[in-house]
Amino acid sequence: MSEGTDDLAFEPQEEELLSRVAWYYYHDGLTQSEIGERLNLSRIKISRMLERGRRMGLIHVHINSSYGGCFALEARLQELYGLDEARVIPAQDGEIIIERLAEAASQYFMGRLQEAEMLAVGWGATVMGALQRLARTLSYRNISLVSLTGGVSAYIEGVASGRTSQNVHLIPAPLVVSHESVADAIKAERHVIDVMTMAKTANYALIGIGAVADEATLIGSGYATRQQFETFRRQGAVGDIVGVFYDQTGTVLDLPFHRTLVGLDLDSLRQIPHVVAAAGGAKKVDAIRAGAKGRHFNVLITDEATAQAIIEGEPS
Amino acid sequence: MSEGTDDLAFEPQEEELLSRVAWYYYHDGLTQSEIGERLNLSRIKISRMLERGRRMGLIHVHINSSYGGCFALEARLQELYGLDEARVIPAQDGEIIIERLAEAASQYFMGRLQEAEMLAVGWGATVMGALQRLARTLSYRNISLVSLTGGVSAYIEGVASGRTSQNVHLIPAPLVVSHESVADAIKAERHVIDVMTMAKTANYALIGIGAVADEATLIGSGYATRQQFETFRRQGAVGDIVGVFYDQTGTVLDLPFHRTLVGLDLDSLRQIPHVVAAAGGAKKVDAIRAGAKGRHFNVLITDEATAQAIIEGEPS
DNA sequence: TCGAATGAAGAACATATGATCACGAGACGC
DNA sequence: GCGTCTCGTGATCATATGTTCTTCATTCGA
Repeated sequence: MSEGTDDLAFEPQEEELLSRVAWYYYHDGLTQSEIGERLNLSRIKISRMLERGRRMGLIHVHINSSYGGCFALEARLQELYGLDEARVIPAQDGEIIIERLAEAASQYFMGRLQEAEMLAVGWGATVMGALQRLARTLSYRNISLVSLTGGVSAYIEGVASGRTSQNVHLIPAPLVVSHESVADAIKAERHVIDVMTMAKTANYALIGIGAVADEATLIGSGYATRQQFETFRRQGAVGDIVGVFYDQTGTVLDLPFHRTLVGLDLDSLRQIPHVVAAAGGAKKVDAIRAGAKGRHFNVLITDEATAQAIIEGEPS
Repeated sequence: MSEGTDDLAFEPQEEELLSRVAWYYYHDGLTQSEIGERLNLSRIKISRMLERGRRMGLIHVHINSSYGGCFALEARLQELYGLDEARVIPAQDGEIIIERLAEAASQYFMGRLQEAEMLAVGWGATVMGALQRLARTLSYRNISLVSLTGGVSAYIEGVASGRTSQNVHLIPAPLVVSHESVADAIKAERHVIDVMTMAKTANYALIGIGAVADEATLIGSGYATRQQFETFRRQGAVGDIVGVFYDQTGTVLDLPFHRTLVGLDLDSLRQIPHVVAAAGGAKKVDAIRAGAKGRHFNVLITDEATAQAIIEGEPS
């Protein structure tokens, strides 16, 4: 699915040319052939440059509406769970929901993040996708990234694509360790404390929501086992946020697993003024609903079908 | 030229549909026909909706680059005049520069303005064009507009297109009055003071730059006469910002005309943290250069040819 | 030094898109 | 009631765009 990230960035020279082409094309309404003539390049080349520009995020189409598209659902979600904001993107049957959510999330942040702000991020495919799309914006606006949990490798994908490297702060620890005592020791480390403190001061956080399902990223990346998940499920877990599991009402469970996590807990997370959750898919409906009930986030980005399902399951 | 602003806004219902279509088209990469099938609309209709969406600014293509396109020129301008930022958009011979500058300016602000901020604006075609394009962004982000000068009608065009009306504060006075004493009296009025105070507290200002040429908006709209301009020119005026004329070095001239203006003076303007000037065209080269020298603004948005000319005239 | 592999570039084609035209429905004045 | 006018709609066609295939050059390894 992921068509690879290709080259990470352009030569500044290429970027200049590309900007110019994009400007001619999108703002001046010249055709690709006209641009080609003007710049002495073949039409084909222009076409390819534009495609590249779009894929790399240099050219970005913004839909300038307060909502992604589904007004009624958004209003309902906000009302039900006291969210500051909800974004519901139009349905698209059987499609790559993650990519679309990532797009929506990146769009959300493009409109909010300001110069030199700090963005705390969790992990998960959606979050990483959003970060990739945001890469240029982040570097131009001088945004610092900080991870909410340990587990460096889980973040690499989202972080690598920019030359933002100077401003990325990852908690230098695994996401889960073998024993509570180890977690405690790590959390007492100076470098770890520093980053976690930084994360707590962020103005925005972007998180995913995990379902308690076998396809969960947590299992896929080896941080947890199916057996553990089975246990969690028996104890009432319906979802997790940054590795912390909660039940149907959004109440955090008391699991030994949690004590072996390195990362912010949900109470600390809630201190961040704007916690944006991006998640969707049939499997995650319960997890999202419960997370919303528990007020673990205040902005939700999801898709039409999921929003519908969340709301429908409500009267229970 | 101005193809009319058509309807000002959509029905919320139409907007929802349009957002959806735009999302399918631009983010999901469906073809217009596919969208048509899915929504039971003719392909043609989708095509027209998209066009409408683009024209109305619901769909906006953002070129996500720190510069509009001409890196070298931007760097040079910044360096020469100590600007915080310069944006130079690619040349386009003999074209509607104003529209393009307006586009660039709106893009600039879309990336900066944040929720509930206040934007102070001057007048001029470029500024009004930018405001029109920004209309939706302004209303969604709850941006307040405040005028930097009197002359209500000059602002209407830029302000009318949004339903932002609740947040627009215009100085309730003419731009120029017949006599200094009248200006003083007006400037002592409570309502006028209120708005001007508001303007001074804005974080961003968007201004145009006027040339001392017969086509100037000031003359066109009857606020000044050719004779006056001739006089100004003789006294060394090369340009004006919000009606205040300055000479080649950017020093404000001591003209009786200034004392009949109702609006902020350039020293007050300079107190605004981010003063963005958008202007271009052969006639305005000297005016822009001098304005930059006088540090009357700290962000400049112009076009390639003008930037070139500004820089070339420099060694003098 | 040769050959294979990779990537850029263009040609030809298929498809998507937007422009123009023609039609029909309602609005309005007569 | 009738003509006329405007607006929205769909049909047709020219054009713009993207895709696929082929060619060519360049790089890397043997």
